[in-house]
Amino acid sequence: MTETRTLLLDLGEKAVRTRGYAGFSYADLARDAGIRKASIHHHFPTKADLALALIERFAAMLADALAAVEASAPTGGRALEGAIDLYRDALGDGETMCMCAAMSADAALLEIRTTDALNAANKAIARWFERILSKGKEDGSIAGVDEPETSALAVLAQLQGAQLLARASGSIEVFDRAVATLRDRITS
Amino acid sequence: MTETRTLLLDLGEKAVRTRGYAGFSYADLARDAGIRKASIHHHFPTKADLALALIERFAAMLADALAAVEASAPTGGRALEGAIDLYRDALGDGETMCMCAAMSADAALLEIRTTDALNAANKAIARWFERILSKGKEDGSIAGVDEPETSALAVLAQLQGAQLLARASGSIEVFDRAVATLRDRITS
DNA sequence: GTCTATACGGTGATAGAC
DNA sequence: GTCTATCACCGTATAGAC
Repeated sequence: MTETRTLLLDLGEKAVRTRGYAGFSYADLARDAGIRKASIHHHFPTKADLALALIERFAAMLADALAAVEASAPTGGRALEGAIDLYRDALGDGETMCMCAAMSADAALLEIRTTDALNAANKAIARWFERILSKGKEDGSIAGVDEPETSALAVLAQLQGAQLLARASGSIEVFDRAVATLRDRITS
Repeated sequence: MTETRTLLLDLGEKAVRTRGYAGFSYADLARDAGIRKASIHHHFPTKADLALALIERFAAMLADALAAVEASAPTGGRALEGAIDLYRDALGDGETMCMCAAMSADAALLEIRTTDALNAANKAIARWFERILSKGKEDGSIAGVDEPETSALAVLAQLQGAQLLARASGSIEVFDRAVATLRDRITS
């Protein structure tokens, strides 16, 4: 993994998360990276290749981040709190969304291999929430969990939707208000 | 309001909701409408003008639809159920999202007047949910409502996020599973 | 209101020199 | 690995005839 490739992935990720897959071009990336358009094609032959690399790297990074949260959280409630903070941080200054939400919105423009990777990422995240909610139900640190599998999808939807609302208004306060009911269910 | 203008709004709405604001062009619209690109500019001088007209028309239509749901629902719970069904129908065959969610994702590409209209629409919808949840709390038809204002934003986030998840997977079943916790709170 | 024609820059992508 | 040069096409937008 060369240094330039990593830089392009970093810039590409920021671009997708702020402007969407259709909203940025290799020209934008080249300008930001300080190289020429043609050089990008050496690392990612097509824009579709870049999109796939972006979702795969993001899925791996998020899995690591969630695992770290889980490892350091004494209760299910603390783990859920950590995940909420992760989604909050992904908002930046209210100008970005998490990669999965951003790519879901542009799903119609992506190749099947890319939406497959996106769905695999969503499923892995949902499984993590299911595990955490299950733990929180058992240790009594999260209220209102009936079926952990169903609740997991509901929590994920609320977090991604809260990002959507926050981004429309450009204010992180909207995110906080939209997930307040989630935080209220954490008792310890 | 001419017939062609209405047709262009219909086609533009479908385009934004399936491919996003950046994902369609006047050429696509012209092909679908059976007229030339230049003719579209007569109705909507710029693409930004079209975007504004689309969000404004959608906001008005949704307000009407929600008002109709509210008028015919005997309880807060039935009104909430009607709203969930509205968001479910907006998914089509799993290829579209509601206009607000679609435009929120592309917020960075829109003019301020357009994001202002988008936020006004989101606020109006949130107020509707607040009123419905308040009613459901009073008549006992919706469980788990503490602060109606906070719950309203949470419900809206969950619905929009469920659309995002459903669209990524292209299956309406995902939407149903992501909003199941919401339906479970309706008791009558 | 719709058309043809066109302007002008941006788009992803490729070939081949260094 | 990066560059220059170039490609064919598409993007929004405009002018002016009908």
